[in-house]
Amino acid sequence: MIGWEDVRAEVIRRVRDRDWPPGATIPAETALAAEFGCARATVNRALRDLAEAGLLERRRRAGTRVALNPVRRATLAVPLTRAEIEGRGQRYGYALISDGIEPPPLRVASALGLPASGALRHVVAMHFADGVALVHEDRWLNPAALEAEPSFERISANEWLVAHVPFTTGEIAFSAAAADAAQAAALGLSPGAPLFVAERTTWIGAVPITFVRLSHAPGYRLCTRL
Amino acid sequence: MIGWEDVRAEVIRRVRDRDWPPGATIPAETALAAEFGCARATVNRALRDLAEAGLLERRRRAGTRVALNPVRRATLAVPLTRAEIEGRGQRYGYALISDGIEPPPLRVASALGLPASGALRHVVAMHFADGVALVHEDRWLNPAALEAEPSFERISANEWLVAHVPFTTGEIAFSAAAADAAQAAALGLSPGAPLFVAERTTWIGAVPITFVRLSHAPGYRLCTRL
DNA sequence: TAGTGGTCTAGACCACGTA
DNA sequence: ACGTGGTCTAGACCACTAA
Repeated sequence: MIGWEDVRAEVIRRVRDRDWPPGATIPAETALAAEFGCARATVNRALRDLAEAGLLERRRRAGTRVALNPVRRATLAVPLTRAEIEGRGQRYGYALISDGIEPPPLRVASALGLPASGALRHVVAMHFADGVALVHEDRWLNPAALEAEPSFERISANEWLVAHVPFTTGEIAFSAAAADAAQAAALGLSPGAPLFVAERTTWIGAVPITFVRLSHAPGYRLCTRL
Repeated sequence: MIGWEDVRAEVIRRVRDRDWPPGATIPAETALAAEFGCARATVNRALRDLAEAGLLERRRRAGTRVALNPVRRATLAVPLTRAEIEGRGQRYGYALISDGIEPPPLRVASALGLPASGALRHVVAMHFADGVALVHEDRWLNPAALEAEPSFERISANEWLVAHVPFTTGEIAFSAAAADAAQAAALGLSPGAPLFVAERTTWIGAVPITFVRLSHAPGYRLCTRL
């Protein structure tokens, strides 16, 4: 029995071995189904998977072509900081630094699509791995979008959110930034140390929930396969 | 006609509105198909998509459950530096800094799974956007795996590779690092400036092809939706 | 307008892992 | 053992778009 993964493997082989060079149009699904002796749906499953991965480009009527510049799509798992640390077999620690209502900076307000005149809950906290400061968290929450007003003394906002607010949409941006004085002190680094920064904006539908900036101490790596 | 995207939207709604709270087992595909009045394959398509996105967890016999900690999977497009710059409407520039055969450092050799005693081609180059230095590229190539010995004077190794070596597997790691003296000079920064670093290892099957370290000047952001 | 991919259907068999 | 998801089939209709 020919499975869709067999078809996918054979297509990958033909692309790798240049039977089908970059830019070339490959046979239609019906032709491949006849050649492989399987149903068209099986071929469709394989080609769709490869198109999602970026190896192929598909358009109705125009057919399927081998991608010219393979903009590979990597699937990136974005875990909870806690799960990430415990997944490495380390002891997770958490400490709240500050928590209060403040008017957000302009860039936070615009990221959330909220007026800068309003007031948001501003939470600053730290995450530790085996007692070592690893992540500095700077979060803004939209109180109007939350059912409750939880304390983040012992539980991180991240964990409360995933347990109480199943979010549906969001954006993440990764960058590098120099540690400011407060971050350097909290992370036990010199000011200016390079931090790996993840900025995440979260909505439920069109309602903005939270904007968080996670600054990771040097040595942090975000890995993925493609 | 009920489509699989309709089913997916409805499942998302039920999870968001807590009709199906986190950890709960949802009805089997056959039950949902009957409820929605569509074929099981249509439900399967929707639930499989949501499982790939991380919202659901599926296991044979055990059924489908709403993920407890939604480790969302973001699809990350990893483009060519050139395509990325030109995609922003900027003028792309490229300059070769050095090119030669050298024994690789231990970490490069181990990343590629090659003996550190061998010699690899070491290429250092810069990428510019509108004349401004944006990316510092430090690349090691396995000459034994390449058909030709191309010049990288005018064409970047990245472009030559995507045109001549359709790769199938790879790994990417993102991190932050301080600019060393050479990088700072090449990028027009002060030593110690925070750089966004992407390290990519590429194989064809089990044959290591290249290891590249792309160091991005401050201001660079890698964005994605989830 | 004709050919391609996108999708749905109704049925079937199987692998898997829980009970 | 048995129920669940994983997959394949053969056929059909439709949406899109290039010729």
